[in-house]
Amino acid sequence: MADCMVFHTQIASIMEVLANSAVAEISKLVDDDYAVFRLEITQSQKENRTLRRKLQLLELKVARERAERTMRERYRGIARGEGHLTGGHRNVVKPAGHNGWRNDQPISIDEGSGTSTQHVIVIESVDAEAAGPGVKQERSEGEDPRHSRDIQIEAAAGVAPPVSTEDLTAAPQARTRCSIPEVSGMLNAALKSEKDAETLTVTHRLLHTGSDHRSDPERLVLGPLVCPPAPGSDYLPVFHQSQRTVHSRGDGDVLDTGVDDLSCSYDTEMVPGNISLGLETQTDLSRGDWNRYSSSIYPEGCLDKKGEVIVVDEVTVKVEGDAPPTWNADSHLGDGHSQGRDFLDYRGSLETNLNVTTNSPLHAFRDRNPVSTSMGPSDSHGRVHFDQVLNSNNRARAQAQGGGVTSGSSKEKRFFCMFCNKGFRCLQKVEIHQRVHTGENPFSCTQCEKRFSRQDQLKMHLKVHTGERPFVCTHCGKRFSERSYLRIHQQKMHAALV
DNA sequence: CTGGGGACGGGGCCC
DNA sequence: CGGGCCCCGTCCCCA
Repeated sequence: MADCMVFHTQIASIMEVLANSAVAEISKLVDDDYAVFRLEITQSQKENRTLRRKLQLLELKVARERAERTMRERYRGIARGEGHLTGGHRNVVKPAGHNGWRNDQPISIDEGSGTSTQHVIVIESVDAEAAGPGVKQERSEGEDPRHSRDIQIEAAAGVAPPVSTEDLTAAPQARTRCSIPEVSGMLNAALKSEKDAETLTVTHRLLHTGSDHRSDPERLVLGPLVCPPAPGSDYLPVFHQSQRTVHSRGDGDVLDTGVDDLSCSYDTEMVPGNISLGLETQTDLSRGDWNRYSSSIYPEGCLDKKGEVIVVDEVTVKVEGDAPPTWNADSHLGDGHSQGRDFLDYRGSLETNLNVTTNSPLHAFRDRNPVSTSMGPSDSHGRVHFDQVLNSNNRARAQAQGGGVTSGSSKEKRFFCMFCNKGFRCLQKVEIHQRVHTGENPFSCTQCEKRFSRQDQLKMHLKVHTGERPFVCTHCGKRFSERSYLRIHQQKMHAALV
């Protein structure tokens, strides 16, 4: 019996040893395989990045060539005094002499091909003195910590205009300055940093206008320009984006910064009677656009900003100005009619408010987990939603400032669009609303290339593809995809019967 | 000119 | 309070 027990004990110990060894072996195999897979994944990611960079470089080259060509053509046109109309704009007519923009000539780049472009257009702001009393040169003296980043805008009131240095095409007009971004260099820098420390330096170029933007018509009278605009002269608000560092994601994949894919076309064609600012912010996330003129909400009283840096490619232009980069409540956009049918309207509004200065909303960002659902924002490549970041930051900031955002009743509109000052009760609402201004359309249709700023809009749009028409007219049997269509239809039928 | 359809923005409700 | 969803109104395009 004792022998039997000993035998069993020995068997058990042997089994245990065998089991342990098996586990160890399996673990080793798993570890080895994991290491191999990890290596392969890493290599694949590196290859992807390399290819992406090459693609971006190519796109940048194309964009730059196009920009140069466009600018040359434009200047030719201007030299000939040709008007250049880029399609009608329905809501703004700007008197010929009322030029609030600096008369630098913008660069118009066709984004139709979807190639990445970087447009850096520096528009010199009107001299304060020349602007006359109608132009209010405001500037907050206190530095808003929100804008203490390396973003500085300046309305050049008597200050040397922002110098967009490199690749400056000689402009035929005095005080006309155009800058085609030296994208390649910037990209290289970015790539280098990316390689070095998995960090990507991104230069955002969102050109901001440089001065006051009141809609007051008096403000539009900015005094004589040094160079009167030709009929086809172009004026452009100088947006800018700031340089920022993007850290790689934890999975080893670097954020697709789209550093070269700033498909922002700041095409401004300002023609008296037919104004199209052409400020296209194509936030094609799928192409890695970083030029999203992202916005931020702000609690009241946080509009001031001082000293921004206009980043012109690798050239950071720091200008000192007096105009506050603020969207004022009484601006054109703030009249509660920011219906903003599309961004063109916004452009028009910008043009109406010739002295527009915007807050640079690109303050910070965070990485964000990709959303892979078709209904989700199409930032499935790790793009960044600046607006959300900004809003988050602003909210935190506001709270830190004494609960400005959080105070008040729930019915109170405590979140304000930084573009039009429109108030919203909910943070998300203002985030969505600001897409009206930013042009951000994070929701893309999987059936077509259409993009939408809101998920429900995409959902509604999908009915076009699915043919879903759940709303049926009880009288004629007609089917409609939306209830409002049915209602309108029934109203008309009722009116016809009556 | 009219109606249908699509797009889009705001507001409200519900969870 | 935020997110999702829905409704509504409006504008625009097109047949």
